Amino acid sequence: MTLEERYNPQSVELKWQKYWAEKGLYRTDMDAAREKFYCLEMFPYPSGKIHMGHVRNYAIGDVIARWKSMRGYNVLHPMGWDAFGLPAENAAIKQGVHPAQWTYENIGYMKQQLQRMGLSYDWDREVATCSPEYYRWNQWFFLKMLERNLAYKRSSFVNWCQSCTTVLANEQVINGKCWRCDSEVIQKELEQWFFRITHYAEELLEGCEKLTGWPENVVAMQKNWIGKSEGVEMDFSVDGQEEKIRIFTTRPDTLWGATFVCIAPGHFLSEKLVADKEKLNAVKAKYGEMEEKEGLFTGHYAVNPMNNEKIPIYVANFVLMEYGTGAIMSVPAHDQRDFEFAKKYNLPIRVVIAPENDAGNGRSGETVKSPGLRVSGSPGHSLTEAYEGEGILVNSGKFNGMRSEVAKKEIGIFIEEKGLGRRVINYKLRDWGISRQRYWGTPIPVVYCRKCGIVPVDDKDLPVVLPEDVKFTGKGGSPLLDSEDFLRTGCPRCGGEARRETDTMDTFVDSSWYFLRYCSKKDEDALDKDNIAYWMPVDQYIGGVEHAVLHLLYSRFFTRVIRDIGILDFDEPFTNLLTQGMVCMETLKCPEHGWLFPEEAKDEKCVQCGREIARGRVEKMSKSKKNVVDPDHLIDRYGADTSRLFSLFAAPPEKDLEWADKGVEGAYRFLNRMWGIVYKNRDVLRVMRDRLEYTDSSRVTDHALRLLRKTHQTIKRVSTDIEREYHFNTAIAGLMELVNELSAFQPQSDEDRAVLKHSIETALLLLSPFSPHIAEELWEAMGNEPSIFGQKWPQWDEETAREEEIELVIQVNGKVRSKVMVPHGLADEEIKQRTMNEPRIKEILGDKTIRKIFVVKGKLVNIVM
RNA sequence: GCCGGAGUGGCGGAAUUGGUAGACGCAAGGGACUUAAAAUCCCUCGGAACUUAGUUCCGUGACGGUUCGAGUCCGUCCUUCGGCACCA
Repeated sequence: MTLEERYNPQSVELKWQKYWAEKGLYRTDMDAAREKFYCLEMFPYPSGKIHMGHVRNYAIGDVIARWKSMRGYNVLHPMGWDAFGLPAENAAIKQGVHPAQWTYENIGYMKQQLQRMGLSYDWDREVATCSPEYYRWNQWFFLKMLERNLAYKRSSFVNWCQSCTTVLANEQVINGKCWRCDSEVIQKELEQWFFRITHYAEELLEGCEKLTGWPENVVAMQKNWIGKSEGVEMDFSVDGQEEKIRIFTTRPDTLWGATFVCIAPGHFLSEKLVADKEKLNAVKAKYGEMEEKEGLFTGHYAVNPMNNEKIPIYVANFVLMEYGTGAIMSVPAHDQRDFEFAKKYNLPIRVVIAPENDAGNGRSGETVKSPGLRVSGSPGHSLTEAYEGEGILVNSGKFNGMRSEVAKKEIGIFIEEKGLGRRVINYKLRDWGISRQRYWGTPIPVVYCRKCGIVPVDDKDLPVVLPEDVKFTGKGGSPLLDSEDFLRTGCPRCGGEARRETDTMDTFVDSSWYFLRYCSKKDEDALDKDNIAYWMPVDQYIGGVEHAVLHLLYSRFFTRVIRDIGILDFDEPFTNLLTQGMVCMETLKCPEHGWLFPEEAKDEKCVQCGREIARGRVEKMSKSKKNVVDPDHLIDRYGADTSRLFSLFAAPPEKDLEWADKGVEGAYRFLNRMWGIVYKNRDVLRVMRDRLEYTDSSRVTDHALRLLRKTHQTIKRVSTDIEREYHFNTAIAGLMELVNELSAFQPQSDEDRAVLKHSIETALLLLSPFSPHIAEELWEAMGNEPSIFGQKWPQWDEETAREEEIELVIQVNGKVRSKVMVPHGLADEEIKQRTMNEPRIKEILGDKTIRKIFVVKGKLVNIVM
């Protein structure tokens, strides 16, 4: 074939995309003889177009997949669509398009965009979670979980987004706002379906220890979210009544400092103990508000079982009903919240923990009545805040003098022995509310029968398919409520009339197991055990850190549920996780027109009004701030290879990437140089038949030997940089160095030409995972059979890669004073000798005494005077 | 407040276990080619000083410490970005 003089990314890329598709190069099959590698990128929501975050995410994944494949692994690299969700339904309301049509059109466009990027996906395994073939398995899992009591329905206060008119899970509320539309979330009481994720709380927490291939911050966030705490539960009886208040505390060591008890407004006793319902309702109304602590004295007293002291009972807005027992003992001296409350309501504050260095200074910790907070024994010393640290117990009966860490355990044991309470473990993690009052999701497969109550749909009747003939009015309430055909059904148990559940599932259910679906092809059994056993777990998962809790926690939960159902036999779905940084860009603002797209600014001026623009902070690319680059434009202009290369070169994958148009030009220049080298040498290269035998290097010039050495050094560098933490940016920098040497190289002999050919071919192999099309094109242009991806990853030879001489750095008292070239493997004595013979060093040393000489082999000498 | 990152030239970023700070790229400046421009190629490029072929000093957020030697380890602090936040 003939090679064009000029690099034309468009024609090259389309040519090879077609070739790869026709040959089915990325189709994968199970092969027990080969070691597998499952490389997965988080699948996208089909919003319409891909953005630069996707480009980066998929470029990273593609390099890993192609690289592992060239290293001999049987690589699974699938892609699909997280296709259920609100935007489709909102589009239906606004534009009158059916969500299915809207979604599938978006998928069509985005798929073409991904193909244009030259990604090595096995499209035979593509999934769209909105297809009944997919979501029937959501329903199947639901039924299995119902059987195992892992799915249940209950009434509860839920997070309700008024704009999306649906419920949100705790994980989906961000600073009191909806994670999707950012509008205020209110509390509403509703009947909801839940998944009992708390059943696995301990296991999910313990499993964190096994996540050694995950970023530490993500593991920390998971642990934090599960939020385990150990403490005791014990009953405080209500004075003069039968009732008891069960409290939970992690600080049993402060029990003697409890000066009042608080119960949540929703606590069952609050109604019983408070006579004035109006006042109670006022506190209830303030529940969950963080600005100010509000309380109401019930008029009743509780008895502290440790010292039989009577302490007042309050209803307090800051006490959570959902955590612990909904009631607490308050120790204002040692808990900041209780302290603030005590201050406001003039309650006593009693010190029972003395900071260790203060212990024994006579502070008795006696009760102080006034809110002036004077602690007796230290005149003028008044508490301004609670002391929450560790210390020595005071004023705590027989536990006085004990260290608080010890006392926590001892008092816990004491309480159990006396039958006053028990040691318990609490988690912040709540059950996962999955009901959504929207149309575009998986129907929950149960029916309501007048006789039988809630009845699950039979397995054989799955999937429960979404009806198509529904109206999207946007008036709130699920559109499913209007579909008579859908609603009316028979009871699977008694055959009588029944009504279908109209709630659909949270879309996070869909993404909690999609990685298992990919293990089998479209026409195969969705949960084929052999396929799953072969491919799972995912060896490398790549996605944004925004899913650090939500999706990743749900997936870990689902994996355990499916394990317990008996379909798989491992615990963790993702062995290694890479959370890529955000793609950021500078924001531009016009004083008149507000945020500007990059193309709306020319020469620091707004193209509309000519006013001077302000350059703002570098922020995550977002449509609202208009600091975006359209991947379509980018690929039209530079091609996929350049776009991929730059997004990998500009920063290591886990760090944020600052987009710079000029940087893209640099990547483009580099590929042009590569092209130019092959073009310049095209005739020579095609003639050369085979590679040089390195054993006979006598006729190779020094110049060529250096190139050969550099080539092997580069193989080593690129390989180890990819291997070690996927540092593609330094790998590419290494490749650039090699290409710089290649452009300068002038072959003098046939042997030189053989070296050149070997070196160029190596460069192309090393480049191929990053910029696959150009590598493929130039590989072919050199007279090789396609595809380059059928080739093995090159191996370096240590001997060839080694420098003949090393540059020895000579330091005097730790400062670099000279450098000399020395051969390899000199003995320390010899090195010292040569160092001393350096004129420059002689000059510096003069006749001063040398105290010591440090030699770092192959690198450096430090003379200490 | 708690937990976790990060701070290195004009900029993005290198520096594998404590051993030459600034690889590679961008921008900038100078030169070659060209009628000219673009493209391409070559050179310079942390700061300061001096007796300027070179040499010395300073320099990795700040201040201390350990060490023959610290961007890297330890301590204290500052700034900044994420996450969690009345979870008892």
